[in-house]
Amino acid sequence: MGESLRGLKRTHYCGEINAAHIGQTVTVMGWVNKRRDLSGFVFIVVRDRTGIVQAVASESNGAARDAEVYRVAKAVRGEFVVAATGEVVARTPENVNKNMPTGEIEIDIRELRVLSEAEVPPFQVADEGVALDMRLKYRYIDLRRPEMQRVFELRHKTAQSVRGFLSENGFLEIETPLLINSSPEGARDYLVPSRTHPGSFYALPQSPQQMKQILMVAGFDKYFQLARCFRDEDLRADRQPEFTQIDVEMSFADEEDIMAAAEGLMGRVFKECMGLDIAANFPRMTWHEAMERFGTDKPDTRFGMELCDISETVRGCDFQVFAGALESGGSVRGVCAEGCAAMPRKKIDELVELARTHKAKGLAWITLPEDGSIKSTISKFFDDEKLREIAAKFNAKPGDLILLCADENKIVFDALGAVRGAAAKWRGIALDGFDFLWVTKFPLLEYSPEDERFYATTHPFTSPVEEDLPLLETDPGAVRSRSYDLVLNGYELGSGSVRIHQNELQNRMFKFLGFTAESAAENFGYFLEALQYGVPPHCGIGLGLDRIIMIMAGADSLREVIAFPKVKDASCPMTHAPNDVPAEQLAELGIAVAAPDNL
RNA sequence: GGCCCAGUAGCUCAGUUGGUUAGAGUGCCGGCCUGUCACGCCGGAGGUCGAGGGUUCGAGUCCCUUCUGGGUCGCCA
Repeated sequence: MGESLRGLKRTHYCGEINAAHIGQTVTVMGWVNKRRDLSGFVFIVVRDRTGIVQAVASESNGAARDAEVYRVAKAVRGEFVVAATGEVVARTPENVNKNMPTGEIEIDIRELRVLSEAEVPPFQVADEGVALDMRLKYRYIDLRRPEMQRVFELRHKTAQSVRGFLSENGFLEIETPLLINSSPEGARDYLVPSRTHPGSFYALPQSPQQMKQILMVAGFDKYFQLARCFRDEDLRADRQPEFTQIDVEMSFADEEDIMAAAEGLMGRVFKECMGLDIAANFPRMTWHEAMERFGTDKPDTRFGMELCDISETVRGCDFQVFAGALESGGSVRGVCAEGCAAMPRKKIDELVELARTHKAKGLAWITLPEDGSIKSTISKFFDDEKLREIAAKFNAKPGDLILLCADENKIVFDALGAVRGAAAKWRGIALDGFDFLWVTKFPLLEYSPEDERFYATTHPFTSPVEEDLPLLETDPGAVRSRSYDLVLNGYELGSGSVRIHQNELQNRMFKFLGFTAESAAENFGYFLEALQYGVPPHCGIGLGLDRIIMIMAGADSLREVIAFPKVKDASCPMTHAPNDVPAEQLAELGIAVAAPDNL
């Protein structure tokens, strides 16, 4: 059993004690990182969030006090919580530990108090490579690891920078409710049953979209919030069901203003949290250009290997796969995997398999070995001269590998975008630095073949590009929106748009999307009503805080930067949420749960 | 929901074509050690080889089913 503090005060954090404290009596409190028991000496390494410091208990001078300290020191075990009071003493030169920031000194313990004993932990705090489910089940131990402590310091600093920058630039931090209405489009909502309205449900916000727009109607002019958002969809390494968004909206402003604000914000964050100066203005490209050049709307622009359209070069060929794709309105494109001519067949097969997961039927390829020859899987249909003509389109050099895909454009883009990334990874291209990019003017509408109708690509309040408006009736898929995504190193950091602030246009959009006056009112009634009382032109953006921190921290999963994340099936390994609730609780809510077999 | 990968000691892993009593490192427990710092040395405990079924004289190893975790496609306004 542990003892109480009984008035004992911590004087210093472990990591901050150094040679300047020699001669002072200090009290540190923390966890036993390591105990090394030698005959006559016990070394105890104490850890707190700032670092570690060595404390020593010796049997040497035989005083009663020392004997007690020695006895306690021998009894402590890993992860016990202790308070150690003692004099900071210099280590002799041969005993200095250069690998330890506090290695010049140690604490000569006068009093050692066990504040809490601990079971043997399931894994060691110092262990590396512990399996993820183990780490998450005992997250409180995992989070004791210095790397994790640094991540959450970084997270805190980032939040502080965001608040600092936006506050200084006139944005007000305003909280919006978590219990809101369910909305019909977009991701699945998490629902919360209402006790006072049995059979009715709140939804947790996927983002505070409508609330923040109403704040603009309310005249707050510039708003921000570090907003928790919820989406009941399947997880990915970079997707959690519950995440935090830097949510921003501003009035009397357009794309240029919000993009400048986001650039300034990221500049401040990277300066303050990473010590890095990033470019004041980020490159921009349209969605169309991003797809044509990289096959994705969130390209990693830290390397080239851009896509190339060779449809015209191969038009009229005998190769049925190419000819067929072109006849049905698709294209033949490829990516030049620089320096990948020596890629083993097995690895190429993996790329083909990758393309297949993106619905491509396969990949053709052309290799240009270092000896200057040219080989291809499609040499039956194309002579060397033609193959070299194709290679020339890619500016391919000896040592390169060209991967070709023919299909409808969407499939070609998806497949080659994925292949481009995988090839770069195989090649071991050093992906250093931080490449920000704006991708603008996404298609306003997306056609759903199943439902045989168009849906809003983002949400139905996004402004169309004015000059594209006449296309709404003739070619809806070609209408572009006044939208912008911020992309960093191939990750979508966030997206935003200029909103519709005119009622007539909003009604026209709703009508096009198949909302009747009644159904629009039912779903967005309060919002549409608000839009009738004087709406400033406004625009905004939501930036994924977790993703920003993940990239800054060099982590490959959001789980590394969220304290208590969910796993693949959206459950929490530590708390076991979600769980069953007592029948009475359900009854009170008027909810009957079907047996799992009947679901 | 589909596909791919993994599951062996508390933890991280090895385990050959199916063949004796399933190993290593680390952690844990005990002993020794007066300057360790990945302390060292000696000893010890610790296993439903994820679960179930099958093939076989014999299964950690092969087959089927299933569970768990990871990745990914669908999905993610």
